[in-house]
Amino acid sequence: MSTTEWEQRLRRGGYRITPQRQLVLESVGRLGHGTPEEILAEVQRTATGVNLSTVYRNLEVLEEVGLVTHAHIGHGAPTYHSVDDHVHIHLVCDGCGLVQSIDAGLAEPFLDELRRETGFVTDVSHVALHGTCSACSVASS
Amino acid sequence: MSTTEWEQRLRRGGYRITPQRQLVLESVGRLGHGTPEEILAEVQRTATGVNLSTVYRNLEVLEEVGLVTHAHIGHGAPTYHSVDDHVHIHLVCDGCGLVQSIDAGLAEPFLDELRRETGFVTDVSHVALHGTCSACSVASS
DNA sequence: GTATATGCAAAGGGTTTGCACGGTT
DNA sequence: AACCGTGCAAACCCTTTGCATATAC
Repeated sequence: MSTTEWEQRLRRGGYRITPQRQLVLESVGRLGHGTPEEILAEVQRTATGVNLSTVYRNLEVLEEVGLVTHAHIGHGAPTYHSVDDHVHIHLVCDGCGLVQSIDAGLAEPFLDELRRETGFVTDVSHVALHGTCSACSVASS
Repeated sequence: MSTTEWEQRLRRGGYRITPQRQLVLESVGRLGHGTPEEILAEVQRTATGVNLSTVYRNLEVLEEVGLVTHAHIGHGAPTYHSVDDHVHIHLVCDGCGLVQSIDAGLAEPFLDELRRETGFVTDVSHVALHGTCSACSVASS
């Protein structure tokens, strides 16, 4: 993404360029992924005065113009990340809490069939799949 | 499920049989599915004095002994249902909010492969898949 | 009789909102 | 100058917890 593409995306959406907006976007990129609280902490390394509600509002705006996305991994706060990260599915073990990432391509045949049968286009990275990891499966058998 | 199997399940888990417990279980069965608030409302049709926290505590107990399960459908409260209902996957359209149910069998090949490759046993009904329904796909193209 | 379950009220995490002020355009 | 964005505080939804009382065993 070029240095000013993010600015253009915001302007095209009718939004203004503000230091907070830029800091939130940069923090997400630097962290790789993070909850709103974690992103705030990263932002505050540069600008202490920034408020949590500003982070929330800006994550929403940045998501609307396609600069970030979020995924629900555990039961708590969602995780935000830059759009240019590669797409993966999260697997959460309900036994031990382990979170694994797998390539989203593994789900393609299933999602293609789903689309053929129902017309539903799935964003498989948006929510984690829950279940039992191999270690916990062994332990409980 | 026989008339007293639920009692035995609770006792085997070291739990007591209380009117509240019974009412919560029956309400879930009668509703088919519902949030804790909705279940409370159903319970209160019979017993006004029952408290929300009691519903939460009992849903947890009933889930532990395998009498109910819950699924996360929207962004709000989870939905509880009896274990004897047939397993289905929920599809939530992020465009219009439509919720569809599909048979969980459709995901079997994918989940089998996932299990073979990673050892992860997925409870596919636990969280809804998000995406775009056919109507919204057409509308945005 | 004793441990568990309940009701109530308070606190908790995560998120949104109303409002006045300040900054971008 | 007009409007959008911000900080702050309060409110919000959903859920959990501490405590005294009541109840199943």
